[in-house]
Amino acid sequence: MTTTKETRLGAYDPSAQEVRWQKRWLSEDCYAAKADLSLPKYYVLDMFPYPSGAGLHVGHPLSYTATDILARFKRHRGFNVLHPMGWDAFGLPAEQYALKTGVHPAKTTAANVDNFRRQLQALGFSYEWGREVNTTDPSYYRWTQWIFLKLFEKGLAYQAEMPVNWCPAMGTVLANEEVVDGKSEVGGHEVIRRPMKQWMLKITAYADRLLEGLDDLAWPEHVKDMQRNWIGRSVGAEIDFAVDGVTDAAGEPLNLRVFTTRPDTLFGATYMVIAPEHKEWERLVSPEQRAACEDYRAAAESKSDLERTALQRDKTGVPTGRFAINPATGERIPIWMADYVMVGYGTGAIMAVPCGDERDHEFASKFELPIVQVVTPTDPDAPPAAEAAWTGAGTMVNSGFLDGTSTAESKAKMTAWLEEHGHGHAAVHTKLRDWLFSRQRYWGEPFPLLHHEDGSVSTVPESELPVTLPEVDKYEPTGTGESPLAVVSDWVNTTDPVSGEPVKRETHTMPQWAGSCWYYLRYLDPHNEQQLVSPELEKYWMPVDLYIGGSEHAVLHLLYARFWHKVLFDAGVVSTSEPFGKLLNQGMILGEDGEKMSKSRGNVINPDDMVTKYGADAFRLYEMFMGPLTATKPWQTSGLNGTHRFLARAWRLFVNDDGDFVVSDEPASDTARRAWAATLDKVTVDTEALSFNTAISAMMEFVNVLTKEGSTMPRELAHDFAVMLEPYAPHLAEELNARLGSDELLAWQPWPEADASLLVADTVSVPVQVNGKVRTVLELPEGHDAAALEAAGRADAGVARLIEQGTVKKVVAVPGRILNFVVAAG
RNA sequence: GCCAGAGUGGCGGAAUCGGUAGACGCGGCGGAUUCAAAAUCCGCUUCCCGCAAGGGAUUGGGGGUUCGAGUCCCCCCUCUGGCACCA
Repeated sequence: MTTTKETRLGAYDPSAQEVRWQKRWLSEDCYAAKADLSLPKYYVLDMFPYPSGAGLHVGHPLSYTATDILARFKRHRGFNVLHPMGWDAFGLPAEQYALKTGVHPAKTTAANVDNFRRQLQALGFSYEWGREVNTTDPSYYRWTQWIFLKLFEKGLAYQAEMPVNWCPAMGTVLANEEVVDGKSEVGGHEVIRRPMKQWMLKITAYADRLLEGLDDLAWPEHVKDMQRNWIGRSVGAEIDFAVDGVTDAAGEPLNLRVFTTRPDTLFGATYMVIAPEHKEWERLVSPEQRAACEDYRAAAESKSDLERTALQRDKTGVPTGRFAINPATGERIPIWMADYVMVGYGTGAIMAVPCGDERDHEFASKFELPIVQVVTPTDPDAPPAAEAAWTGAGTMVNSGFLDGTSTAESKAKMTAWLEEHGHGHAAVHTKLRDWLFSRQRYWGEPFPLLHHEDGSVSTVPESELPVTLPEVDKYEPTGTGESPLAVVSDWVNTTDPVSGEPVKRETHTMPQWAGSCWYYLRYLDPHNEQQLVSPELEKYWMPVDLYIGGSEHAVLHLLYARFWHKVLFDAGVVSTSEPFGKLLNQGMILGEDGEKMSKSRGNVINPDDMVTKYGADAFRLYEMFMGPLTATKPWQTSGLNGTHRFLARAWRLFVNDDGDFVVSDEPASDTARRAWAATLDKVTVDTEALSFNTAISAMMEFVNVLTKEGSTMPRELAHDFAVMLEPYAPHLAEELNARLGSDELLAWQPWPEADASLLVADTVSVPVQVNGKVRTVLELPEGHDAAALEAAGRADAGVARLIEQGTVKKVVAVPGRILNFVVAAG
């Protein structure tokens, strides 16, 4: 029994140590950023989570561990590090829970936040908890409302009648995020479009700047591409087509305006198409075709978005009975109504050029409309225009004054011609639409807006902020599509602080994106009651140096935040035009079965269980050791055995069988010193490069070298080893540091430097090939020359035997790298 | 369909200014220790042939460049993510 006891005494047991250090870190607030603004700064940020009732899953700590390692590493490297955490706590789950149980969302949220914080602290993350923010805290959303006032003042917020997602079965409006494939995410009920007065933010006014700003960002290319794609900037021309025999409301001849990116192909426009929802459809339809068009409009309206796009590729349409004049050819061409033209893009109408556009070609083929070739393709093997559209470049034909001109040149020429003759002008359109900013929800930021009896809208003065959410008895939707706030008459009916008149409050609330648009700024100065952030602190800390989060936010959150940031920049609140410098998306962690983790599959891993069984340090190491941060990879709990064993072996280098802490005062062996230098060098480089998996494997190799030597840790390396380990396994490192006799916590202790002289080996091994196949490996002194290398190769018996079987045609000798004999048979 | 990324042992992955493929770890097998088990320690572990020495094959598939290709070029296949009639 004694042996068992002894083994247990010396064994690595993280459970007690880890909790002890977590308490100490909290009580000493040792990770707080320094007030000294002359130090070099490093702002490392996680996308803050929505504190769900389910708690953390293993995907959260993946990126949190990565940023924690960086934060800890940078502290050792002499940076003043800001590493905060907070909560994106408005949102639907808490409200839906309130609907079911009557528990106020604030209560649910507070409980979930406590649980999340506890879980994060149990993993030993070095967040500065004194800066914690919560988007649902009135002292926080006061500033969200304040930013809205800025948007409103600048004319970037406006009201418009917009379709919303109305779910008749649930009697409520749903957010876009709650609608999946045209059905409600919860319950799978049908969702229809219904117009309602909404608050919009004019993000389109910033489209060009949001696009240009991407160029200089150190972001993954695919994220930038997604944003570029989302903004979807197209350069072309708007062209007016006179509608034959139709006048507008003012009695003038009616023009049908289209947008095209291919003005060069105007001579090939053989028909036109208007979207079913086109504003002027009534004038553009002949009396004979009116019934058919009305039917078509009704059919289009009932189709879901999905049917109209992905699944319904087969083109449909009806002729309007009207004709327009092609300004280039002077010909009468028919106007059709078809749902392959979208009302929300461009002018809601197109000129159709079947020879140069696949969709137009398909439509023209189906309805037997003329196809006129106006471009000779650059590819001589391209099928004829009657068979397929050619969307590429070429030389113009059948195009009057453009004949013989290239596509690029023709675009400019035609645009100039249009302007000269008053038929059109150059134009730019984007796919990006203005941001629908209001939600018919309780659990969100109230708008600081007052509706007057005359229909005008005024803002709540800054001094009256925040406009807080009222207590309500019921969270049930009103059934009219209005927010639950609409029935709280005490709150809705108030007095205008400026005029003293009775006014009504806006009852819609802001979407969840609002609070997350600027939280990174509040961390800089979270308790400032006078300002959103002090200019001095903002100038010092911004921009964020490293921002890590899920790729699901590649467009929306990151685009909205950039938009608000630019507005704040214009308002002089911030000093940088972009908020986030380097951005990274962590990969997804799949379940052990290789499938996405989900409750229904039953493959969800709870970090708490892992910490209980293996310890927080082993858990952190495993998450980082699984593979590159950005890769998607499956979880394997057995993998934690490996990182736990590594920590146990490291611990055993300091602790003998009796459980005594002992380091060796003997000088370290040459092998140990060299191994240490190589390890420290690699860990330094790899950590800086966020290549955590290879840094960990280097540390493992080092511990294996010492273990194999059978030595205890040499004192000359012991403390430096603890510092190197700290970013990765902070609890064990702190324990080692303390037992080595230090009273100072590791947090800000300097990073050790590798002895460069030990990084150079005396000898190098050089592989010897015969005809490209490795036959042996030579151990040669560092700095040998090509002749010595070749001689050594020829001296090798095995190599010599192979060489003698033929004639040496060539010798490739690269000292220190390779020796290759090219031998011809015979 | 378009855009982006990726295909390497039983598994996670390592190695890309072209130069020893499979570091490190999991799992597995064998051994030590133990009354026994767990834990720990030592050894082996890409595949095929061979008692061995050794030989052959091998980085999704097929071509090519090169003394030499996981890495560069061309064609193809598969997977993942995003967009999806945006004129």
